[in-house]
Amino acid sequence: MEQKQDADQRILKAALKEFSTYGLSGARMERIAKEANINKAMIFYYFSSKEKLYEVVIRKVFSSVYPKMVELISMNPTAEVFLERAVKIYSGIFSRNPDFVKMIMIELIQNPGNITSLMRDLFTENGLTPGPGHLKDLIGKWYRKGEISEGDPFQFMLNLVSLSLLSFLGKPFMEIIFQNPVSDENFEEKRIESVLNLLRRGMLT
Amino acid sequence: MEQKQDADQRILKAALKEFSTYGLSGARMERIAKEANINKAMIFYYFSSKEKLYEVVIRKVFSSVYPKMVELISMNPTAEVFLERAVKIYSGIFSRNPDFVKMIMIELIQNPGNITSLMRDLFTENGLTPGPGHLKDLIGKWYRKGEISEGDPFQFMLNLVSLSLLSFLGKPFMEIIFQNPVSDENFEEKRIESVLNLLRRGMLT
Amino acid sequence: MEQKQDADQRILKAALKEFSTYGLSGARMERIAKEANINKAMIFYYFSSKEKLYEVVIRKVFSSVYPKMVELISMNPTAEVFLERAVKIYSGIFSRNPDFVKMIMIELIQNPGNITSLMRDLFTENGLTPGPGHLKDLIGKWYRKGEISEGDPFQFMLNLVSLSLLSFLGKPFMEIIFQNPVSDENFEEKRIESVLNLLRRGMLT
Amino acid sequence: MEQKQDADQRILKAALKEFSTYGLSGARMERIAKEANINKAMIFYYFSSKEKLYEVVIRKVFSSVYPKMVELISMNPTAEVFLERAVKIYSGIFSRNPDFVKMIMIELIQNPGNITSLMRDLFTENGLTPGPGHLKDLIGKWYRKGEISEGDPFQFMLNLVSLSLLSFLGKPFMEIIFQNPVSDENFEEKRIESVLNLLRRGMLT
DNA sequence: GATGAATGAGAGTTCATTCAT
DNA sequence: TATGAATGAACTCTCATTCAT
Repeated sequence: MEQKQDADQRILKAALKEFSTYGLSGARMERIAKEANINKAMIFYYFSSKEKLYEVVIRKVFSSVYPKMVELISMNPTAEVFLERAVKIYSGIFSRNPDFVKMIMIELIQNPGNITSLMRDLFTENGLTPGPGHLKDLIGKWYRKGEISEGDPFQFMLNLVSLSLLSFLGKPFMEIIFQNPVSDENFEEKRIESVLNLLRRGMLT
Repeated sequence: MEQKQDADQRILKAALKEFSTYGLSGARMERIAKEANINKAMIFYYFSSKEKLYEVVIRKVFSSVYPKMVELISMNPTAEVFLERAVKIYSGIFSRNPDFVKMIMIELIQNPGNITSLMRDLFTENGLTPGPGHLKDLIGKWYRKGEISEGDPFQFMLNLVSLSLLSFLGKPFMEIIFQNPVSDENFEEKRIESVLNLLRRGMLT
Repeated sequence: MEQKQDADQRILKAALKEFSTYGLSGARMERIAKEANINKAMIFYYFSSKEKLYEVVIRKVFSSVYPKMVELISMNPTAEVFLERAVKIYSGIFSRNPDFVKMIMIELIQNPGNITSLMRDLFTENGLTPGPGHLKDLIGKWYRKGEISEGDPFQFMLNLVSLSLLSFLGKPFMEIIFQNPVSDENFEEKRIESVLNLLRRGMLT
Repeated sequence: MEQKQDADQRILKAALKEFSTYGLSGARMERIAKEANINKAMIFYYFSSKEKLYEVVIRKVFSSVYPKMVELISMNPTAEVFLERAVKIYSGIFSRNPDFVKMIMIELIQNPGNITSLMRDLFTENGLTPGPGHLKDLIGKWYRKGEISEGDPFQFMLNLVSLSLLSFLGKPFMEIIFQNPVSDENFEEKRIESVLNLLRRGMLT
C-alpha cells in the first residue's frame, strides 16, 4: 500500500545515496532500482533519464538548505547571531544528512557551472525575495558598524562555509593525519563549538 | 622533442586531469590517451588497468603533499610560524594544482577508507619518522604553553585544513551565493590573508 | 514462432556448437549471438560471462550422458549385457551429438581437473546413489565369476570408453591414414558392430 | 652460448607446450616468449606469425610419429607382430610426450581438414614410399589369410588407434568415473598390456 | 639478432534506455 | 503502473604484429 504512492520518493532516496557515493557517472540505475525495491524501467517512467533524476536530487538537496538561510538573512540579525545560527544550520543539516554534503561537494568539483545555473533557477522559480544581495549588504553594514573584522563579504562567507562543510567530510582525513580513529561521542557538538569559537574570535571584533 | 621516454609521465599527467574532472568511473581511457598523445593500449601496457592507473595517480598526489608537512612539523615551530607555513603550503600546492584538491576531495567523499590505507602505506614506505604523533604533541605543547586557545589537536587541524582545502574549491560556491563572479585578481593572496587572519585571531592567544 | 521464451536455450545450443568448434578462447560471443539470433548483450544478461556460459554448457553435456550410465549400472547387468548397452549408449549419444564428444575431449585435454570437480558436483547434486563404487564392484564380480578376462576395472572401462569416444572423432584421422574418404553409409552401425565384436571377443570369456 | 643457436628450438618447445595446453587461439605469444626466455618479437622474426608457428609445431609432431609407422609397415609384418609394435610405437611416443597427443587431438577436433592437407604434404614432401595404401593391402592380406577377424581396414585401424591414443588422455576421465586417483606405478606397462591383450584376443584369430 | 615501445583491430562486457506485454 | 527482455552504443581491455633503435 505505502509501496504504491511513494515509489518516486523511494527512488529519490536511493538515488541520493547512490549519487553521493559514486558520483553521477559512477551511479548505476540498476543499483538505485534494487535499493528502491522497484523495477529499473520505473525509474525512467518517473524521471525520464539518469541526468534528469540527478537534477531532481540535486534540486531537492539545495532546496532543503536554501530557505533556512534566506529566513535567517531576512531577520536582519547581528553578526554574532548570524554566525551562530548559520553554523548551526549548515552543521545540523549536514551532520544529519552526510549524503547532502557529498553530493554538493561532488557537484562543486565536477560541475560547478551546473550548480550555478541550478541555483539561479531556484531563485527565480521560488521568487525568494531577500536574495543574496541582501547578505552582501548585511555583511557590509556589520563591517562599517565595526562588528566584524573581515570586510570582504566573499571571504567572510567562504570562511564560514568552508568550516561548516568540511567539518563532517574532513573527519576521515583527520583520522589519517593522526593515525587513529576519532571518538564519535559528541563529535557534532564539539565541532560546532570549535568552529563557532574560531569564527567569533577570528572575525568578530 | 619531449616525446621520448616520458610516455608514462604524460599519461599520469593526463590521468590526473581526467580523474579530477570526471571521477574514476566517469574518466575515459580514450580521452586520457588522446590528451597524453599516445595509443590507448599503451596506458594498459604501462599501468595494467584503469583502477591501477587511478591508484598510481592518487599515490602521486598524496606523495607530493605529505613531505612538506613532515618537514614543517620536524622543525618544531611555534604555533604562529606553523599556522603561517601550513596555510601557505596547502594553499600554494592547491592553487597551483587545483586538480590535486579535486582528486583528494573525491577520494575523501567516495573512498575514505582507501585514503586511510594509502596514507598508511606512504608512512611505512618512506619511513617518515617525525610522524603525526609528533604533531599531536606539538599542538599539546602550544596549548599548555598558552600559545593557542584550541587545545584539541583534532579540531585545531580540522579548522586549518578545512579553510585551506576549500579555499579554492569554494569559489564557485560563493559565486552562487553572491550571484556574480568574483574577480580573479590576487585571489590567492587575498584568500591566504583572510584565512591566516582568521586562524591567528581565532586560535592564537 | 519459437522465438519466445527459449532465448537461453538457443544460446546454449549455439554455444555448444561454437565451443566445440573453436574451444573456449577461440569461441566468439558475437558468433554465438548471431547463431542464436539474439543480441550479444543478452548472452551476458543470461549467463554473466563467457566463462560462466562455458561452464553451463559443459555441465549440460555431462548431465546428458551421466544418468543413462547410472541407470545401466543400477540394473546389475551381466558383463555381456553391460558391454552392449554401454557401447550403444555412448555411441548413440555421441554420433547424434558430435559436439558433445568434442567438448568433452577438449575439456579432457585442457582442463582435466575442471571435469573432475564438475563430476563431483553432479554426483552430490543429484544424489545419484548407485555411484561408480558400484561399477567397480560389478566388474570385480564379473571377473571372479569368470565372465570377463580383464580384471582391472580401470583398464576395463578405459578400453570401453576409448573405443566409444574416439569412434566418431577418429574418422578424419583414419581418412588421413588411408588417404581417402570413408563412406558415411551406415558408418555408425558398422562402427558399433566392430567395437562390440572387439570388446566381446577381447574381454568376455 | 647455447642460448644463441637454439633460440628457435626453445621457441618450438615452448610453443608445443602452449598450443597443447591452450589450443591455437588460446595460446599466447607472450607466454611462449617468456617460457622460451626470448623477446616476443623474435618469435615473429623466426616464424613470421602465430599460424606459421603452429603449423611448424604440428608438422614436427607428426613427423615424429609418422616414420616409425612407415618403417613398421614396410617390414611386411604378420598381424600379431604389427599389433604389438604399433601399440608400443603409439604408446611409447605418447606416454613420453603427452603434449603430442593433446595437439593431435585438438587438431583432430578443431581442424580435421587441416591435418588432412598437412599429412598429404608430409607424404609428398618426404616421398615416403610404402604409404598407407600398403597398409590397406596388408590388412586385407591378413584377413584373407585368416590371421584376423576384423576385415575392414578402417575399423581395424580405428580400434588400434583409439585404444592407443586415449590410453593416456583417458586417465583423468577414469579417475572421475571411479572417483579416486589411479596409481601411476607402472601405468604405462599395465595399459599397454591390457590394450594388447584386448586387441589380440579381439582381432586375431 | 635482439629489445622495448607502439599500433590497430577486435574481443568481452557494461549500461542507460526502450519495448512488449 | 509494472515487469522481464531486448538493444545499441560505448567502454575497458587484449593481443598479434610491427617499428625504431
